[in-house]
Amino acid sequence: MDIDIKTIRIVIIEDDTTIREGYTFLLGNEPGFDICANYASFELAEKKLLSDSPHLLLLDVQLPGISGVDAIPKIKKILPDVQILILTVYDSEDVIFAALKNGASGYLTKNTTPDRIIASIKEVVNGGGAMSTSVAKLVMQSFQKSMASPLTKRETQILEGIAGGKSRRKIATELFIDLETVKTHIKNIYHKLDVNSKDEALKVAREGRFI
Amino acid sequence: MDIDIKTIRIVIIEDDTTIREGYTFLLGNEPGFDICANYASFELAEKKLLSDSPHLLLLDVQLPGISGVDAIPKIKKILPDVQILILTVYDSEDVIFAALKNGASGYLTKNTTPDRIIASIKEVVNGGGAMSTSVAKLVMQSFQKSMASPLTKRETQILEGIAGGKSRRKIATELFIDLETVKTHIKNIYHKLDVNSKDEALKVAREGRFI
DNA sequence: AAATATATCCCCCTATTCGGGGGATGTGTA
DNA sequence: TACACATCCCCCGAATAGGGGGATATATTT
Repeated sequence: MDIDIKTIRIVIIEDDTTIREGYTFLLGNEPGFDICANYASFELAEKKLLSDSPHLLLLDVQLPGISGVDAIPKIKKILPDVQILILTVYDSEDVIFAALKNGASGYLTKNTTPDRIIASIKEVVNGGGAMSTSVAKLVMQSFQKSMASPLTKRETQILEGIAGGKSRRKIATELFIDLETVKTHIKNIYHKLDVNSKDEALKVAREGRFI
Repeated sequence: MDIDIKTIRIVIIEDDTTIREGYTFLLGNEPGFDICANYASFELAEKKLLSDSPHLLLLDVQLPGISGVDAIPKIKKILPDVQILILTVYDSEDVIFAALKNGASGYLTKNTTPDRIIASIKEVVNGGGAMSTSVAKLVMQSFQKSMASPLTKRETQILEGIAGGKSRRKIATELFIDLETVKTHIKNIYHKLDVNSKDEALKVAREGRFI
């Protein structure tokens, strides 16, 4: 469970000077941590990342120029094996999911305690994931769905089939019912959701978390 | 950031007697924690849950009879506001995602330290989420995708549109390109993936994690 | 007992989408 | 100079989507 790298090389990209210096000092004093460099923007870091060759990169989301989220794929291109830990005040669902999709190894909000940050860095370097409790909450909520859906079980089932890009005929086959039955259900779904197309139905259903 | 409930009432459902008693002792000694009861299966707990009225439920996955994952919705029906923290040796992707979908507030693997368990309980009761690092890793991997995709960026973009159930025309409109261009891309995608239908293409692409 | 919700199936119709075939053009990159 | 990529054009037939009108049987609720 302990790190098998002697020293964890860390680069910090954070535009706020106070925070950047704060983290540099804080983490630099941690045994086994080596802050190779810190930068105020991705553009400033870009050419030097390769020679810095960090194991882990602490990245802010709100950066001047290219955003932290958009910087992730560019960083991965330069350093394919670097672990990226997002450390930011932004905890909007979109930003978090975008960061995770782009390949972030962790997402910490800035109310995280120094101890937890240090622990998270070690966890990430050891191949684990790291999330703030607020982020974990959002992620778990994204897995949950429905509640008070106006749709019946069968209707939900069929709408989920549609959401999966399946044709009515395919849905009919998979559910062992007639195509006409599927059509009727879809008509009822459209009426209940007050829409008149596949796309609208999916939009409404997703917003209401029926599916 | 501190709990505003005087005492956290906890129920433990875990079939292994040693582990169950261990947690009961361990958590029972924590100030502010009250272990109302512990049970070896969901069936044994079922009728007593209401009178126990716990704030949080520690749940094992592998239980005799009904599994922990399947028990979640039943528990939520009895106690809609209870927080459920999964504490188990099982860290398979399917089980984890099923638990989260069913409404678990946290998922801890059993190598979690007592300190971390206690911290997680407090976090969950305070409305946060809790995940082991290994679980967080899996969750984040599920957000990431692709690698060595035979598809170009544009082709991937279009295939993702198809995966979203969008029509070719809608994709064309959204990407500000002609319908014919979309058709050409789709033809190229089918050739690259060696398929000849939407469904096959999606199947292959999902298996290869292109999308 | 009557009303309602749910699920199943049937007919009609038109407009759109899908899959496959053939091509062309411009822009980059190797 | 090739080659990959992205864009656009034509042809065709079969399938799908959307909307209209119904019917029937089983539950559940009132």
